[in-house]
Amino acid sequence: MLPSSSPVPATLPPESRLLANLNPEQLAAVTLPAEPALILAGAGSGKTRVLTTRIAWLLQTGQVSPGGLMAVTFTNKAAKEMLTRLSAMLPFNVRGMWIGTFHGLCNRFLRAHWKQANLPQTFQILDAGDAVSAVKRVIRAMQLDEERFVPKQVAWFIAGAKEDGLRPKDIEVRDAQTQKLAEIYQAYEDQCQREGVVDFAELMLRSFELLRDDPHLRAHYRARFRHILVDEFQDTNRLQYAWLKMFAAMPGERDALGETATGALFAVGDDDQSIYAFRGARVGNMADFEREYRVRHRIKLERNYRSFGNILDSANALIEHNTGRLGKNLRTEAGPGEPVRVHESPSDFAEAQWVLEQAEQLHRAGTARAEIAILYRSNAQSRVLETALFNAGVPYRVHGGLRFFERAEIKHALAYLRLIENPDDDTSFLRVVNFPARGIGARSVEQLQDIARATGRSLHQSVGALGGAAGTKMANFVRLVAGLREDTRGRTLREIIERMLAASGLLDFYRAEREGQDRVENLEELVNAAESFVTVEGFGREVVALPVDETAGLLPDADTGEIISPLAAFLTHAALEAGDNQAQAGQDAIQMMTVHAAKGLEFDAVFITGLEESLFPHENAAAEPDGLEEERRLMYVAITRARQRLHLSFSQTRMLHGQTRYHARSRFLAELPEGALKWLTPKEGSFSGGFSGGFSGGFGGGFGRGSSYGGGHGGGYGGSSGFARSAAPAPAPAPLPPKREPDPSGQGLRKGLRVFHNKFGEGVVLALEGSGADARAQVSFGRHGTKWLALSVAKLTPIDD
DNA sequence: AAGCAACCCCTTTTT
DNA sequence: GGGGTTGCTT
Repeated sequence: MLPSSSPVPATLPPESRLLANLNPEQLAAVTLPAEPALILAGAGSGKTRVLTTRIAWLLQTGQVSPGGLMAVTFTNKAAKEMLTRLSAMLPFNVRGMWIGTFHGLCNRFLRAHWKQANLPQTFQILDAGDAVSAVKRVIRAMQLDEERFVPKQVAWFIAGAKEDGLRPKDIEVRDAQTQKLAEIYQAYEDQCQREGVVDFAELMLRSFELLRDDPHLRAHYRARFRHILVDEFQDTNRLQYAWLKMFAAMPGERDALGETATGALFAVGDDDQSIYAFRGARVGNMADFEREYRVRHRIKLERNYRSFGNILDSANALIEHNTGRLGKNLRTEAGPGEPVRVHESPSDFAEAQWVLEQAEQLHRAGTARAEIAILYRSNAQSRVLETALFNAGVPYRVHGGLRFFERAEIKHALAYLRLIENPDDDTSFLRVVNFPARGIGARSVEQLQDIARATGRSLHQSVGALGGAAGTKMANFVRLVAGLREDTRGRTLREIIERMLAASGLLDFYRAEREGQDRVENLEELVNAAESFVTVEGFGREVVALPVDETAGLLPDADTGEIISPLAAFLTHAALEAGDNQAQAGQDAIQMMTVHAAKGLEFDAVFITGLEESLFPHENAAAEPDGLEEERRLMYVAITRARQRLHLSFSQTRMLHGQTRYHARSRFLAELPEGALKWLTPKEGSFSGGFSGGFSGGFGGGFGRGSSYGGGHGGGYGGSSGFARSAAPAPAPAPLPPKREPDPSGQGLRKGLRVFHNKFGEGVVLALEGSGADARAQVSFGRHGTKWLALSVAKLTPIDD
């Protein structure tokens, strides 16, 4: 038995309205037959629109039911965006659909098949930081040198191996070092298994292996998902592509149910925007896909609705310098627009000052600050820029850095919650066993770990064997967690968290701390997050735009139909979506971020700073041709973020690692078309030859030397501003989803009825909610407790009294 | 257990 | 240069 699909809705918008305003290429892509297809979607070409419209069109024309398609993205944001747009296009709840991130969908899959995947039902997800601490524990337990086996690097190695589909036994042992690494990997795997936790890569690998090794399960899913749509396909790694292959049969492939129709894998991507090779992404997957699936439909989306001509000309000319491209050229009907402005500064400090002044000038001329982005290659560059903005009192927002669920106080709180769910989660146990301080020293913890190691049990299970005063304190801690578990059973998420915060002493601890105000506020924010989570989650409520992974946790178990607890769902959410990083979101502030972080975003005005050799392209990447090409793609991504105005900036000197460094201007500047540029400082600058001579005279003097240099088109302000934006595709007006009458009596159930469940035995129906595929019943089973069951899966037989 | 000095790193990193 | 962590000292 498997999760079933939702019914097809009664009313849909007419096909003509769905397809209106698509350009010919977009239309062709949207209406392709159910066959493998590769869409080369240039920056700003309406990629998301094609994806969502295709989904809507497939549903509208009855080619597929909502449960029969899957759409995969990389980020929660992209998945959310897709769901939001879809719910505006379709008159029904998109919630049950398999639309989400790779990891979110894997989680959903493993929650439904936890037994077959050899996982505990309450398995927890380790984020990157958790994984490093877990690796560290393994290395210590093996008494290895942490200098030689740096936990972070080992964690990277393990993740890399998993993303290549390799288990410890598959690691090719070339030397003593890899031998040991494979051993650590094995021990780490054992530890995770023992503790009931999985890391990000494990989510993927475990679900891939389950499908690979179970032909019937694979056949089931292949028969179910008639259409599989993938966003940002150029960023997929080996494992992700292999995972997709499990869901979409290749031409001529047979499976347990006989010959399968070739899976309609609809891949959307842009090889020119592949910027994650360093993390294992494999652009080659695009070519492999075309070959292996004998792709007959390849469509290029080259019409750009975002940027003016000069900006696109720059992007096109730059990327021409790369080899082995699939070939694509962006074009626009928006006219050339403003020239791309290039500026040289004597120092990074002066550069920051210039950017600040230009940005503020734009703001005074009417551009919202939130529509101005300052981009840089590496995070270290943000500080001098931040300082300039801060001193000028200009509001700004730095993207990246610590995110909500990664904050220490939040991780502590989550650790308590995870222990409530799964006491064997040793990572969480160690995090909070002595936090807030309970007089449990490091030595006692080590003793406990020794016992646990010797007996092969979790720390929590080993506490009883620890004697002495330390043993008593530990036992108190275990009792605290157990008490919380008892105390919070059946309570709302809000109550659970509030009780935990009080009973654990976390809140008191931070209240007493001098600098703890922010942390207290964050903990309060956690309660709020839980509250809104529940509201969105709320059984039976209409939901229009729904955060993706939040649905995942509530999928019913494949065997019993049991729905996991809101707490478990919340913990999954916390692990899979780290949350945003800034409280000041919403304010009109200048946006600052790395180029990587800017991918997928767009702004009226963009500043690309630090365009210097060894910075951008970065010195570590420039050595290899592949590295240089990726840097160039990175520059391409940066350029194509701009709608109306683009500023390129570089500096003669820069403080780096505590030293003043002198860099030549980036080679990328020379790869841009002269006609699209306007040099605000002399193109052949007085310092371009190096850093000798009248260097000091350059400070300050090089400033505001006016715009009379260079030349090309002037172009004038105003007039055309806003054009690019209004020409961009807008989502169709949102028809409100019709309210559906709850019909929970699908199985002839009613409140108070006594029922029988194959696994849980006799029970009494306490409540009924939702309808159709969403219908749920709350049943009290006595010995097995009270459970929410999905009626589409759970078999409940009424018992006559 | 807290506070401070010493030490280390320093590209990007969606999940 | 600076931020974060570690470990030593009180």
